[in-house]
Amino acid sequence: MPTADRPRRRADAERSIARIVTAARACLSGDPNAGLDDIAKAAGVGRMTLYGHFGNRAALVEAALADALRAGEEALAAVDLTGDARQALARLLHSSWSLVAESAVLLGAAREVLPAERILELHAAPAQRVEDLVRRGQAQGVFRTDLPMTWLVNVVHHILKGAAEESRAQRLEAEDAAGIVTATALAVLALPAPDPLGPR
Amino acid sequence: MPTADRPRRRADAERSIARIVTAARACLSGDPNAGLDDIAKAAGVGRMTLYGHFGNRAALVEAALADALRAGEEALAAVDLTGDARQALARLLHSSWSLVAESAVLLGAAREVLPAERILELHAAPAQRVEDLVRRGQAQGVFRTDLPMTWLVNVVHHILKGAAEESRAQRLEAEDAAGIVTATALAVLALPAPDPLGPR
DNA sequence: CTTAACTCGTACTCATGAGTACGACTTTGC
DNA sequence: GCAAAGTCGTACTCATGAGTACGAGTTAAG
Repeated sequence: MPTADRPRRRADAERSIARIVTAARACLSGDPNAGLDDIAKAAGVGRMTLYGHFGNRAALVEAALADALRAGEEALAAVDLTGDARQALARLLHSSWSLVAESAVLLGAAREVLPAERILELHAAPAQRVEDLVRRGQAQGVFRTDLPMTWLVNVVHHILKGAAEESRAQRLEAEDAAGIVTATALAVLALPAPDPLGPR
Repeated sequence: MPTADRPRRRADAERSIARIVTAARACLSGDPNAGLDDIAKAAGVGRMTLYGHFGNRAALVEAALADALRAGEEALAAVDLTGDARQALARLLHSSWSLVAESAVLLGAAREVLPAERILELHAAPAQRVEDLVRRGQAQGVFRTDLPMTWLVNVVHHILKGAAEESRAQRLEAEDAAGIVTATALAVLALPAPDPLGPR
């Protein structure tokens, strides 16, 4: 599973594959229904070359998603997640929100073509990182514990996705987005006010 | 714009239209790509009847969305939005979250077929209601004012959509959802802690 | 330099879903 | 009860996008 032990690939093939995957990420992040045709064109490669490497749409979409997630992992790994969990989360969001946002549409494309469990698998690593962070925040007493962990992790993702949509619709300035997303996510994770409406 | 002054419609036509719109809402809420064929079948009506009333896919999708929003308006109108804005929001979400959640997929279908502004128009009434509520909460000093109003309103919508997705993926029990959604939305709108990390 | 790997155009097949044409049958409204 | 309005099946056309077949030309690797 680490790297290739395949029957060997020539250098130009490797190059083509890289260009195709990159193009696929770009195209599918703009339109989840982009055709293989468009992707090949964007990659500057013949349609047949594409089929030579991927065989069908699902395989290509999976490769594109995997690539996006690999990039995500890289970004995550570069962030300092130690110290105060709130500050760590802020750093994490600032450095990765745009990537997640851009990939949201691609993810949508993947959902139509890949089994749900496969997508879960691919997300496992980054999701784990976020979960660990949330758990640390809870242990530090700065994140809430009254909602399910799964929700806590995923709602952050949904907020990012939402921000991406707002940004695409011009209802959010790209510059402001990172700050707003961070503020929102922190608000969700923060300890709830002891009793928001006074004792009942 | 109120009701019909049209060349007159027969009772059975009215009935057909109602069945079609209902079926369209149901089908498109399950699969945004549902075919007109499926919808006609679900409505228990011939495909030609459907075309007789709608002409094209876009018209039908628009009618379905409009119907869903009409239902939403009804639900909203039935909720008491006076008093403490937080409690009012809680009431609002409890009574309408499932409707919004179910319609999220339908909304997605509409986005592919209708101009963005048309969708905005259709949403105007319910969106205004929510905005008014948020504004009232701000005036009462219980909702934050440091983020753009548009975001505040829309992020609630995104949270509902996210919850719907989680629920569909079996990661959220349907019974728990209302409470979780409410808690999350309130957390987003609440006044942020004076300075979450102590004075800088 | 030679061969296996790779590229890629052209020209298909195939399935799907939108929308149209036509015409016979049925229901409603007055 | 009769004309207009509505229903609806069958049989199209048309566009699109996935995937296949074939074969000639190009390039990297030993």
